Amino acid sequence: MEKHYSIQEVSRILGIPKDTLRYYDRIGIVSPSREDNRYRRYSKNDLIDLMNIQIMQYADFSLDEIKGKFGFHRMENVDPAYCEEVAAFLDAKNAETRKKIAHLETVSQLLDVTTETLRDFNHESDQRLAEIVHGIYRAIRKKEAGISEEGCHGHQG
Amino acid sequence: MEKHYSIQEVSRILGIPKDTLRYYDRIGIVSPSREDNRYRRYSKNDLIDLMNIQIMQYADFSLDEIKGKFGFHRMENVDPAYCEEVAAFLDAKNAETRKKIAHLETVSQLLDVTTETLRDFNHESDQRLAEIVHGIYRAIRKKEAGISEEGCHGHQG
DNA sequence: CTTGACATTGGAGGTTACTCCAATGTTACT
DNA sequence: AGTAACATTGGAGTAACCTCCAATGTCAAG
Repeated sequence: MEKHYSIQEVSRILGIPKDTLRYYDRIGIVSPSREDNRYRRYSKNDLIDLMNIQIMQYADFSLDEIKGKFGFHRMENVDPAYCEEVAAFLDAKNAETRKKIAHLETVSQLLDVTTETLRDFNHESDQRLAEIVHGIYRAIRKKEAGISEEGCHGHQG
Repeated sequence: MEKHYSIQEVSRILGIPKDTLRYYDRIGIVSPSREDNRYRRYSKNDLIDLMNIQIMQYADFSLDEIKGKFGFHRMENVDPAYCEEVAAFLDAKNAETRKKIAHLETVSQLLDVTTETLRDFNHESDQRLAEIVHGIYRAIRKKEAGISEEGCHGHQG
């Protein structure tokens, strides 16, 4: 017979708070079977689900996405069509991820140039800063009206 | 005399919903002066503040951080000590940003290798996937107990 | 003078993923 | 039987950033 785990054991093993495990049960993400006294009884597969959930959260999947898309540990799902469906989903997520990376790289550049400009003002870094800021405005909104950029990065006047 | 803008104008010019502008006023982020009828009356400096806020939000600053740290367009603040304080703050933000980038790069790699494994199963990609997943578990928690990794990425017996 | 488009306010609701609480039940130990 | 340490539930609260609403006020045009 397979070993089963109490909520406390699972919490300790995986480092997930008990309240969070109960919450996952409530919203139907991982709903373990129950003992006669209604205590939760986590199977090994439940633990595997929870570990996969940790990985997926690390990868910025929402609980809704996780709830909808996965049942990895179950062998029935090694059907090629299903695999391809999941793969396509992951591809989309990856495209999103790369966009975020590109965004953060712009941010990092912005912060770099801003600190440089703050520490040692010179026309060259000011120039670069203005360009980055301009690019960001373009990114923020396609349609842009009036108002000059004068002073937007802090040192007109 | 300087031009002033109604809430509607500001909303159109900057693409910020009117409710959001009122919200910013409420929480003290940008509180324009008022006309006799209590209508908000945005100055050019208010607009510059709002533009800076857009940039800072793009750079993942919270409204609290924004509220606490900035007053860029005001010339009084071009005091070197203040500049250095802000620069240090931005440095910290940048370190955080680079961490996020590193995180997302791991995620992207994970997604790449997972889709590869899903589409064309082979020992080599499976191996790499296992390593990445393992690394993520290490990142998720320093202390780890029991439970083998068997099947964690979806294709044990 | 009415209509429409604008403005004001306080307060409620939405999202996501928890996190905490109180009231209560169960199990094990002494 | 009493106590500790576990479990259960429903429901409320949190954080961040809006977003929407109803009741009401203001203003310009026809």
